[in-house]
Amino acid sequence: MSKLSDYPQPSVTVDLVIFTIAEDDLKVLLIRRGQEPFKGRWALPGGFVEIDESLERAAARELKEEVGVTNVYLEQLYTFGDPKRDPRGRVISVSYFALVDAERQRIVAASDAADAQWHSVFDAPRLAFDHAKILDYAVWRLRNKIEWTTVGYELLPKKFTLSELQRVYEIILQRPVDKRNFRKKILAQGQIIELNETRGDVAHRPARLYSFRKQ
Amino acid sequence: MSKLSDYPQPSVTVDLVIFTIAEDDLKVLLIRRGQEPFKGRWALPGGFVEIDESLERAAARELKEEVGVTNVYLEQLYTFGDPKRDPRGRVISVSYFALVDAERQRIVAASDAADAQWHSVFDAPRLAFDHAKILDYAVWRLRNKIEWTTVGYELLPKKFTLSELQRVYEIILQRPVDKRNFRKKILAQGQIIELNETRGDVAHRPARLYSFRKQ
DNA sequence: CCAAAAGTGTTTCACTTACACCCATGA
DNA sequence: TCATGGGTGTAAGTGAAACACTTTTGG
Repeated sequence: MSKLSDYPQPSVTVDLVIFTIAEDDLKVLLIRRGQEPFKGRWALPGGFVEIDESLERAAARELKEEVGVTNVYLEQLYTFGDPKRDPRGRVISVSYFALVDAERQRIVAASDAADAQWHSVFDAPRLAFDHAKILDYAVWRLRNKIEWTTVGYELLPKKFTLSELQRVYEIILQRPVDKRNFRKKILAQGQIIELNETRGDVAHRPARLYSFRKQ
Repeated sequence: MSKLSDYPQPSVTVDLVIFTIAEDDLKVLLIRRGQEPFKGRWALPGGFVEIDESLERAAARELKEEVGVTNVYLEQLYTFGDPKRDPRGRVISVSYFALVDAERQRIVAASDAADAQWHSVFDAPRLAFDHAKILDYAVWRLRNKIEWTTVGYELLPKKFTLSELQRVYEIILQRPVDKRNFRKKILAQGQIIELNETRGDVAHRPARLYSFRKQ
């Protein structure tokens, strides 16, 4: 191995797949590109990694800059490095996915420039670069993840009903889920606690609220 | 987004966790570093990504250069990008893991410079950089992987006995595996075919050979 | 008393685990 | 005939899936 500078250095970006649940649908935040290449095309938010920040930190910074939220679920997905993926030159993209809950999502909506918008994941526009591939992969990972872990809670406000949680699963998996089996499975995980509150004033039996047990 | 060159650019390397089974143990290929930093310390093989090659291709090239094998199982693991992980400067490492079967491994042994050696994964020396973390992660992934998929075959020669395959599982998982249940599970996967050959001339009933059904 | 969603148990089926003996061969 | 690893089946237990009715509330 020689000096670092002997080697031509690619640019490194992080690209974010930011998911939320809204309007009974799984949404991803997209940015309309203002310049070439792919001017006018929708793209995943992202940006260059600063020379002195970690990848995770770069992802968190982008999240804050572009969306205005902090402290959300963030996980590295995969690194895409095809030499031709960016026509401007060699750009390696480390992709992350983030889950933004319904509460924080309102902040995002407020900060929405005309060029940033939530789009249905299942009816997304054509994307710039190889971002369609990244999005597909993120959806695949999210689906696996909610089956084996408890990340689903990250998409809901602090207090939620089991029906709301079930709906999140149905939206992500795009298939109906059995109510009784779902409740059994979720409760058996021991990750959520029953609150002494209900979501009241509805024209039917009010639903009990639950909360995620942190850590 | 501005011009690419406006941004200070990190170096990007690929680091390889190359596994094989030998001497009834899971081994990883390590290189003894000839220069600072970490001179004399063992490290994962790796190198810089060329400006016009994909990450996967860079990994395959390293594999060929350092180990002399091609066409082996190769999978991207994770990208490590802590700003301080390399004292020389900002180096982002895209890690891959590779599985080298017993046949090809002999080629490796032949090409072994004094500075490249197979080490037991479970009794590895202190590693340079953050390579211990990378190795741990690779072992974790390999363990998960063999439980859900059929990558185990990648560590064996084309023809193998079920006992040999079982031993691979036991070595990787570091726990005994029930013979009858193992055989049931493997055969049920429908991925291997029974050959009309046995491993003969042993002082006991000869074992039937099997072969992996490609694709 | 009606409409609407909340809440609740049991049976079936598939899959995993535990477990012990006979078989084929070379020496 | 002995030593050695190869090869085989069954029963019990665990977890997933299917499935329908009663409860609570507001209007």
